[in-house]
Amino acid sequence: MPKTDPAAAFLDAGHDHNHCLEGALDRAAALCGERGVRLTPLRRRVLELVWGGHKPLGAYEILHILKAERRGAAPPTVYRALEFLLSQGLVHRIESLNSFVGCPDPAAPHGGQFLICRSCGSAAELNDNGINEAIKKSAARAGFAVTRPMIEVLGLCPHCREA
Amino acid sequence: MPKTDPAAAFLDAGHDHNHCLEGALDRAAALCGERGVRLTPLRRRVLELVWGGHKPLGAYEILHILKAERRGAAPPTVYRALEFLLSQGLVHRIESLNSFVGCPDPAAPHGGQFLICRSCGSAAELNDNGINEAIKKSAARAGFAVTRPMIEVLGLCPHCREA
DNA sequence: GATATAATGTTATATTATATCATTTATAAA
DNA sequence: TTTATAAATGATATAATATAACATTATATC
Repeated sequence: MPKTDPAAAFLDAGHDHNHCLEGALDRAAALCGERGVRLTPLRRRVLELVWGGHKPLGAYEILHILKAERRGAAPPTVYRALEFLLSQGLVHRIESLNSFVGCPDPAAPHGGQFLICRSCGSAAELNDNGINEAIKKSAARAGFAVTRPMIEVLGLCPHCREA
Repeated sequence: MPKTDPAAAFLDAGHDHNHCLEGALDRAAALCGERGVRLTPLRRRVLELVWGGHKPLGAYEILHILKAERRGAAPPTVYRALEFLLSQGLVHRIESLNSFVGCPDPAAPHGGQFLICRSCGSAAELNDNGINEAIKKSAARAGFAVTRPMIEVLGLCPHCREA
């Protein structure tokens, strides 16, 4: 029985990604509806591409795909769509990779916590309150008021450890 | 009595930065000596510039300064020096800012933990074991083997909170 | 339908980073 | 103390990532 829960850390290679993707797109549409913002076809398409896998995608990788399907796609085409998706919490930016990945839980705003596999490049989002608490505590000790914590952990995912 | 300990989180505006800087340079020289690697004048100068403040510096900011003092300084001049300094743990790269900051504790290899002030731009390095443990624990639960954890926390430093 | 606003198209350029090959400087061997 | 070797730097070009600015088109509101 394959895992299909997008919140699970690292998914089986054979997980039902179509389900995963459709779920993400449906949630995005619903959320944008509630919020009165427009998930236009372009934005939806970029979101779809970012959700194409669980591997973060660079802006120019997205652009390369878009160019094949839209006449005159250019960097701003992609960056503007990404800006919207980021502002709605639908995607996260992975700073250490200059790339973007879909957020499995866009309804609740949160800083990113990622486990990034240095072998296969896949990234899994965590939402571990223990980490957030440890950070807040340490920051408070320094008199620092946290706005947005960012955690990007490089390592080996379960699949690549075995291999 | 101003703080002069470079390991302290956010230093007083009036802390003795010359002392701070000289300490860092001395430690760097000693460490490179022990390790049999060469802290050349160029590398030392770049380290000095990065330690010029507690505010992360971009590669092209460094280059701008170098150009005024070395004929023909170019991007590789800076990036190669930074690469060396990074490899020796003498500086860290702040991914979310594309910039570089001196490491107060270069002897012990460690991933970076930074508190970054969104008002004044200063960055303070932490080395909080609680955070590392929380990350390792959460990663282990996902079957993920940590290579290098990276934490960059955006917020307000004590001085900017007051103001 | 007219108007205002938001989104996208288009072109240009800024910013960050690396590749490549030539030259110089430092280390080590003879 | 040359000579060979390796390491570091100089120099030029270009790749990769990101934004600015203005024109046009689509959508929402009146």
